[in-house]
Amino acid sequence: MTELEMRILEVAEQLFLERGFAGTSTTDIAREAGCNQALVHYYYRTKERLFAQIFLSKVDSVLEYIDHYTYNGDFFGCLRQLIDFYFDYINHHRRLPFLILNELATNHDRRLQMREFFVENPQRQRVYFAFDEVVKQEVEKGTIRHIETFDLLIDVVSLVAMTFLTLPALQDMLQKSEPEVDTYLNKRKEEICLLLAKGLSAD
Amino acid sequence: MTELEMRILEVAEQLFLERGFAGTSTTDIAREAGCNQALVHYYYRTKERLFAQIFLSKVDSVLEYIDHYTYNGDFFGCLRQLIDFYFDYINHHRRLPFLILNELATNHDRRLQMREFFVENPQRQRVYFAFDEVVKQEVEKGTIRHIETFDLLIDVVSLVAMTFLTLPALQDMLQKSEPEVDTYLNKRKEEICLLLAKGLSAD
DNA sequence: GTCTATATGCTGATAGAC
DNA sequence: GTCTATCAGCATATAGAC
Repeated sequence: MTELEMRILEVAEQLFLERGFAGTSTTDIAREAGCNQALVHYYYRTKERLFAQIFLSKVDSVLEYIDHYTYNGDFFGCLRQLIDFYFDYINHHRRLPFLILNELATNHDRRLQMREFFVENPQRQRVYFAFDEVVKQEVEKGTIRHIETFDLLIDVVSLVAMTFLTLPALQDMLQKSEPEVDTYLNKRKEEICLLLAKGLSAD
Repeated sequence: MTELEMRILEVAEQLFLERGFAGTSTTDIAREAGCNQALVHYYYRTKERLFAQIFLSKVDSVLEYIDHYTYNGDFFGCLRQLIDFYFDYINHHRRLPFLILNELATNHDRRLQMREFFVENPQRQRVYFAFDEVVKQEVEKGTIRHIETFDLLIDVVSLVAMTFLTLPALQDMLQKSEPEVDTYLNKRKEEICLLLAKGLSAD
């Protein structure tokens, strides 16, 4: 991979995150990378292929990141740690949730692509089933109330992701400054942890 | 307002919901409405003005809908009822959450527009402060744990909206059929109510 | 009000010289 | 590999006849 080829990839990633797929033209990417538009197509053939490569690798990085937690017997401690990690990671990639959600919500082909790459991936399946086992055992032991693993994950992802999906609205509509946003995010993380800790506890 | 002018508005609403702002051309709208493209611009001047009118009225309808709940002294009963209503409303307008979120997340001008229309609207402010009073009193009484009204609302909206934002992904990636989706949505609503009931309860 | 025709601009993709 | 030039298509918006 040539230096220019890499620069195009990096620039494209940045622009796709900032402006989305439709909002980014191959001309923009070329200008920012310091070459002409034909070269973008020379290396990646189509805008769609360039985007798909970037998109799948970003989703992969999120999943990788989450997979790297190990269970030590303390369910709520681990959940707290997982949320801490996940929250901080997204905080450093604030546009990522919308990029992913946009594809999930509007792009049928991408959903099929993601099914192939992630749902049907044996490695990912193993991680999911391992977590599923943990949840089932904790329910059995009475550490947490009865809940399906899938619901638990959706609850966590909903609360964390939506915090960042609505962040631009918070800034513009309630006119929060950057330091206020930081305070808000910390409070929000605590609220999410508390809601889940209480909401999942056994009766 | 002529009959055609209304038909254009209705068709545009449907198409914007299905395909979003960028994905809908004024030519599409004209074809579907049974007229030529120039007429769309004759009545609404620009695509942006047509979209803004539809968008603001849809957001207004959601807020109106939610405002129509009355407090009867039973906080958790009312919350349950509110979620029931809200969940069912969105279930009949499944694309609405994404349409709104897309504007919130990507369109700076729209955020300012929404601030002007909804945040700075005295009627809306009254409804918010009334609800805020209820929450404060219930915290005081010990019905629910200490929580800010804003956090409470974000929790509810996050859990309900994200259910529908991720629905297309569920259908394609986990290959759920339409009856399975209905079952899933009912289970999901129960899970959300349970999580909030337990998660908001006093210690 | 309604139409046809068109101006103007941007897009992704490719052909072909070097 | 890198460039310039260009094609074909679609978009929004408008001018002007009726």
